[in-house]
Amino acid sequence: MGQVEGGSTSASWQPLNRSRTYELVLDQIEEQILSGQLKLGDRLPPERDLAAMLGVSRAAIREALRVLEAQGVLRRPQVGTGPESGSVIASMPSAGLTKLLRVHVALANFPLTDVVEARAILERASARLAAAHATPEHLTQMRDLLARMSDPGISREEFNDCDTEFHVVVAEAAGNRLVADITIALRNAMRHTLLKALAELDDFPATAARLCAEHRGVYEAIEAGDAQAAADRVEQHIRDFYRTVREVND
Amino acid sequence: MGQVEGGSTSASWQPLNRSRTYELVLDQIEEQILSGQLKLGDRLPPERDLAAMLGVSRAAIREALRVLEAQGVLRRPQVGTGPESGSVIASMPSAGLTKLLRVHVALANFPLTDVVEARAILERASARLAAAHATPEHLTQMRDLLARMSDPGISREEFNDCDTEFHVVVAEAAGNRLVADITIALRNAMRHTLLKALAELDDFPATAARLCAEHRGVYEAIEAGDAQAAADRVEQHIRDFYRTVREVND
DNA sequence: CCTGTTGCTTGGTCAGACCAAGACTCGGTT
DNA sequence: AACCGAGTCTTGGTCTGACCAAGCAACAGG
Repeated sequence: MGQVEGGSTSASWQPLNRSRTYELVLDQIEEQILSGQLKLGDRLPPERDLAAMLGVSRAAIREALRVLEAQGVLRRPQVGTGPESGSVIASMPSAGLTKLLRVHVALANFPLTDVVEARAILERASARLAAAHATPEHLTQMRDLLARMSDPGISREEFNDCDTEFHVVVAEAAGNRLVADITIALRNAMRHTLLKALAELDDFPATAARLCAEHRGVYEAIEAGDAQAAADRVEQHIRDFYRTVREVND
Repeated sequence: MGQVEGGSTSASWQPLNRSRTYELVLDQIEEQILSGQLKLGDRLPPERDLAAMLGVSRAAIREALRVLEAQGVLRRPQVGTGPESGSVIASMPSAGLTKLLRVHVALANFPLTDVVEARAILERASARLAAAHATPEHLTQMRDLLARMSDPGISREEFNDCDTEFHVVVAEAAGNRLVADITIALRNAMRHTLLKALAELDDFPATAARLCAEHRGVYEAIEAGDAQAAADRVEQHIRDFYRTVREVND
């Protein structure tokens, strides 16, 4: 980052490392995507053909395809012949984002406070937009999730998943796919941390009830179209939640 | 996304596709990172040893390592023996993020308006925080970039790179690594689009002068510690800029 | 016409080989 | 004893060729 990439952001050229074959393959495929020659749903040629066309080994092709797969750009539905065989250009950005953020959070490159701050920023904005744009379907989804979270017998894991899903629905109601995907990825990246914190809570039912009430407050503000209240409440909720998490972890 | 992963966010299990060897390798390595056994700067065993330890072929190991490399988790400084040989756990989240976002933006999963909105949200918050936390070093960097952008003979490419760098410095001045990296990635992902737009401008010097003035306004607000003005000006600047881009592209 | 078998396509995986770059070792030279 | 150079070892980079399993397709037999 700062030390490694900071300089290259403006005007330092790549140190000409580009020798690895798989990177050249990757570049070619990405170029086709960038230029629009490869669109969503298109099928890539078979690995063997691709290898022959580019004059490299299948291993090099496979390494490039793995990367695209990890980025959520490629899907491998099945092997063999048929219309659904081979590699297909897909679109699963949040899957790739989630994996990437999770490992980097684990590496402690992104301290918890940064993640909290980022969530507060993004979800504040989402809540504000959701108050203006939420459809009845979104509101129904939120109500369903609230109902499930209110069940006293709910497990911690299911509670956490409903919590996540609620925030995702808010982000989707805001109508911005990118922000929603980043929100999903951030929340998923924290899943283990949060579950561990929930597991160590002394009084889970009380905390669950509190979180539930906070969610309900957010929902009511969105339903009422009160953007300011929705934004304030969701930010407060996120900061409160992580205060609890920190207390447990210390 | 919605259709593919939406359901899996809460309570749908993976369809048990997990059979590919390289995914198992990936899981093992990620688990070691998640559990803290592998930390930043640690070296991985040689590929051949890893293959022997896990009982798989070297190809499988290599595919897993490629993925980690693309995520910015692994660095391959050099081959051969010596203290710097082999794969090293690194930390270049924005590199991985940039590649991921760029290709997904190209696939039109993220429309331009979503990216603009996301940038407005994030950079508004960054500017606000920067007004409170910016160090003299950050301010000096911003001044230098402003000076370079004000040069009438500057090329469009260099202008764009300075523009990007300015926004990155603001994000870094805000003190949130994660938000800064997402900002960098978003800006880098748009690099080609923006350059194309700049190239087609009828009156580049006039636009450059206007953008320069807007940047200066942001800088002055941050230097003065005026969080509200900094936030408003940066948001206005981003929205103005993309209005210009859209006009050119249509 | 229906059905079962056979073969082809395609990704998944492995084994083994060679190369290049850089570090290490060790003996010969000054 | 200090220095230097050739050979060796390690390690990633790459390729070749092979086999497997799954599924479609075409053909042959009833």
